Amino acid sequence: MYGIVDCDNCYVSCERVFRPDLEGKPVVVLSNNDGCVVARSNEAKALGVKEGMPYFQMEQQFPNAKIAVFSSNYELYGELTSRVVSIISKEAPAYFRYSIDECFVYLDGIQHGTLQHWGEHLHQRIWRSVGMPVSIGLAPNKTLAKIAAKLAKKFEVYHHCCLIDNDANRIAALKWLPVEDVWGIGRRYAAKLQALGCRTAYDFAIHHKDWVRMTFNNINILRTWQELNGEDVVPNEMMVSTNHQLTKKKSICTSRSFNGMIADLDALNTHVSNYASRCAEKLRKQGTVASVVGVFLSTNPFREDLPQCWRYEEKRLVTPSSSTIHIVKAAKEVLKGIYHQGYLYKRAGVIVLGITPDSPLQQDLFDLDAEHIQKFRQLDKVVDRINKRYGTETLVIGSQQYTQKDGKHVETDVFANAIKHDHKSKNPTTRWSDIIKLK
DNA sequence: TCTGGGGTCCTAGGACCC
DNA sequence: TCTGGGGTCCTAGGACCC
Repeated sequence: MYGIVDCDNCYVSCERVFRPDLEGKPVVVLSNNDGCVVARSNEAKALGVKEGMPYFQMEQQFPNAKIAVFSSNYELYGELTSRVVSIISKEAPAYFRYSIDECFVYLDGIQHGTLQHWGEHLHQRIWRSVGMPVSIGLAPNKTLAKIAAKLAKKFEVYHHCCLIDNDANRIAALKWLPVEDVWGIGRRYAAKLQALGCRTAYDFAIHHKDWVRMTFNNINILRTWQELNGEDVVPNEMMVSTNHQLTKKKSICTSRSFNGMIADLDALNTHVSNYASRCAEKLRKQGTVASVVGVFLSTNPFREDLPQCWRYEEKRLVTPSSSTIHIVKAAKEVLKGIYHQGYLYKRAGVIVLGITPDSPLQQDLFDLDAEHIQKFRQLDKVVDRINKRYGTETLVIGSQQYTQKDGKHVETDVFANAIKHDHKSKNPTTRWSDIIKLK
């Protein structure tokens, strides 16, 4: 049996941990730049606030509703959800952290008859010690477990934990679930299935296997179909008792929308330098180097009155690297190539690819920079230590600094300076954990 | 005025190898 | 008239997830 533990309205619940007065009231959390609604309390959902709705539209549409609004505070959400995972790790034989707010568990070794009790107990323990409400789904495979969790979230009779362990309740669940809500069926497949007459998960599940093969010619949706019918075939991640931090990323992207629009190459350079620097940090943090640095640049697609463009190019590094100086230099070169005057840009990003472990580093015979590699590694090590000790962006390279027209430097808090976060909550846990780390 | 930011995997087709 | 039979690797595009 598998389980999925899913935090209810995760970001909203995190904010409520420190604002218990908001219990029972409509609350939303916004994306970066206070752009879109990314999390809603049940009360906000009941009011009709839609997922992904732009914040300004929400204000227009609900001028009189008293909705509590928070800018996103990812340090806080990371800290609280890690505490949830830490409890799960003590209660489950094995687990896999699937996303910031979801964790799969393996229930080998837990008596079948006690599964419901196990789930309800876990919910209680997480609620009491972290203050995070979770919903738990238990089933013979991960697809059905996800469905069970939806039921647990929706109907109070389950006491936050729903168990699908026989054909009767499996079929009842499938008949209840719209096909577009099945894990693994996205917008495209849902549209196709609906056009073919499948309204619920059940309508899809009762088709013949060969029909699924012929219609989609895709292994993933076939596996989804098999799991709806009770098989356990979706591959498991390295689920042992390990944290997903240990599985290294194969691509890393840092991108932001700007607060306003940018025409000028110098200003774009500063932003791209910061994203590149962040990518290099992420590479070092997981002990890897990258061999390709990509940059993309785009205008604001919502401004149909303005000329539009979307550009992406990448550059291969002669020697794979995680050095801030190397990655930033490469990113700036790519940017220079894709930048065209005459557009108002809204968003940029840096992607690093071709990621490999940093230990047996392949050096190129003709790379003139090769001799600097050891020096740069030492430098990055020191910079990382200082930034960890005194806060991110304590030490940055010159091109990361935002400058004013007269050439004077402005604040070095580069990300905060560039992004609108008008409703950000204080960060009680981060300070506290910093103190612990320093000790 | 204002519209997020990350990731993964699969498939088809082309280049190239013997 | 008729033109083999395997492979691998890379890339672009499309699908999905949170």
